[in-house]
Amino acid sequence: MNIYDIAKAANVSIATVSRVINGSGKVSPATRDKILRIIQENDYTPNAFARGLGMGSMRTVGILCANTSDLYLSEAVFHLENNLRKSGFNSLLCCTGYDRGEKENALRLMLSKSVDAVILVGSNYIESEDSANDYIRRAAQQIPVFMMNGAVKGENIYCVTCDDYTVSYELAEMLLTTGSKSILFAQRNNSYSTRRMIAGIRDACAKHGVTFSGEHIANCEVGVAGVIRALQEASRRVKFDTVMCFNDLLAASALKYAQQEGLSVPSQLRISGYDYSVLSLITTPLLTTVDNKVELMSQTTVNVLVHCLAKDLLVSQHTVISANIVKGHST
Amino acid sequence: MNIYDIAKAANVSIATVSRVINGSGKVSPATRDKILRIIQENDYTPNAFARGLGMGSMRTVGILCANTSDLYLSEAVFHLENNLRKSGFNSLLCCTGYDRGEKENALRLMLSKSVDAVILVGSNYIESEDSANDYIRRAAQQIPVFMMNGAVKGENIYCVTCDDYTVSYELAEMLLTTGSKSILFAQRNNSYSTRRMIAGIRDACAKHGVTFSGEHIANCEVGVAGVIRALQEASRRVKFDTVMCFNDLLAASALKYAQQEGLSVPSQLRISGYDYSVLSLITTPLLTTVDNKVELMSQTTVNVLVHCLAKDLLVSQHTVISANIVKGHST
DNA sequence: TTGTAGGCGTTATCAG
DNA sequence: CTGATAACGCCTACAA
Repeated sequence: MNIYDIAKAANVSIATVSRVINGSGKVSPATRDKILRIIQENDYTPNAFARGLGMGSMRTVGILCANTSDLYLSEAVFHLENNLRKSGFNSLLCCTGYDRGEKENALRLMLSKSVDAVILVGSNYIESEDSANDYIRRAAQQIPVFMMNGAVKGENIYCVTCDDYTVSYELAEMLLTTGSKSILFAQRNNSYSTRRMIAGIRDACAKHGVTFSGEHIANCEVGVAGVIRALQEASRRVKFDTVMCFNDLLAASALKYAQQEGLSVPSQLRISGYDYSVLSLITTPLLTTVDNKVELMSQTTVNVLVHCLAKDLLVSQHTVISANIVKGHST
Repeated sequence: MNIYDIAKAANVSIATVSRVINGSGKVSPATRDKILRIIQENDYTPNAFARGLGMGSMRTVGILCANTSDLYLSEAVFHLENNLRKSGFNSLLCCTGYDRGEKENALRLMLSKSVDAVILVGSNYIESEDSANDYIRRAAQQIPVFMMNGAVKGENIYCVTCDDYTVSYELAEMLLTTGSKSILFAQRNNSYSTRRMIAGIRDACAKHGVTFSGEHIANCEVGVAGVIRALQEASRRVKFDTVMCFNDLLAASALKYAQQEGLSVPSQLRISGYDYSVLSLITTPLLTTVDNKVELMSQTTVNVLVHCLAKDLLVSQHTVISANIVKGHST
């Protein structure tokens, strides 16, 4: 069943049918109704590929994220997809993992699917040496690239980030002015956000005359055990009474560490998380965490994307959204 | 840059270029190399839409799930996407929410995108009155429909489910034979899995002469507070020393309830979860939960899909995977 | 081994 | 207001 069949049944040309389908051009009410009825009866749907071919777009955007089973990323994907769909875009998902090569492959794959744009979700798409981000710039030569929670400068690249620096600074300062003497930062792997957070903590510590060096950063492997191990190692290296974590999962794991070591939280060890995820609501004590506004960021990203694809000229290349500290009982 | 440009640059016809691209037919090594080189130089990629048009497929499958920010679903989506990609399929994601109408819309939308198949992830796509599932059967007239964690009988519908009944029976029995006198089941909303789990618990209770009626089912609203409220209400209605939960999030919330009511777990209240999610690893005490093999189920679903689309005749319409009890310290 | 030509289903541009 | 017709870019018989 194609447009020719409909046209034949309605005794009109395919052009008229096309006009009715797309609401473009003038069609007499009589023929319009007739065509609509016939379309209904045969429940005909225009062929998406043919449409894509003709118009050069299927209104699809590629969403790349490292891992949808990450709490933060999965929520981001949820909101992105919802907002995109509201704006008439489909979402082609690709979970790339954290490996550099895989990420590049995935991006290339997306491009070959002729998506209208890609969204890189999460701070893992950005390497610290800027030249390593050229693969993103190269992609941006073909289609607009949007980044959520990561920033790279370049033509046709649009970024929405959270002000990790400031909120981390504030959180560290809050901790330092309420009793913390030494802060350890627990991270999983180096990412754009991580670097911003560390910078915030470093500056807050500097201001308060507290040492914060590379020693004060714990690299945790996957799993609760990995976190515990990393903290144990760190404790042999430096003294700390506070652990600021890259996300709530690390913080929840840090609580386990405290428990295992017999340290009471927050009196002997203070712990903070990040992301304001469901985890922060079910631990005991409740986690002090940071609400980095996933939903708002997702929505903003889609807004920018929609405007950009509509050839609006007023689109900001970098939008920064500020985050809030959420006080729990772990600090 | 299209196939004509490449052909011209290589002094061959488009047919030859096409053959090289698809590795079909015989092409002399010399011309093949030349074409390959030119393709490289111009980094040309075949137009996906044109290809789709000609072949009637873009090798894309639609993944429908209620909400990717659900722990279980997000992990399922992750594994599904990965396995699909390995088999050369792209994933078009659609988070439908839990509303019936929205789910139907989303399914229709997917069909209109000419996906090769759809996967309905999670047990929320199935209504208890079977006729309400006709929308799935209707979709299956156009393309194969795969369900993960839900089952509906019908032509062209393939289901992979977890044996929720048996494992729930076993878990309930284990609890009843180790001290539990009365079980409460905490659920969020009625779904396929829920019904299977309840059946298992009901039968185990019956076997052990323990009452388990509608009274013993608590419907929890969203959020920790919602769970606590539901359990409080239930406690006014019936006596229970054990709460079996539909998933780990409910179980973690139930722990909060116990804490708030001053009930120690497991001595005064025993709590079990479901899904073996990261939550079960970070609560205190660790949750007793059920490993329902998300990864294996996802992989199996994709396997069935691939075989089915390859027109293999030996594909089971319903695959059941068994689950394991994971003992924690909450029971 | 290579080339020609028709078909896939739309949209859009012209005439009428 | 409506119709004919040319793109859109690729695949694949069928010919050579």
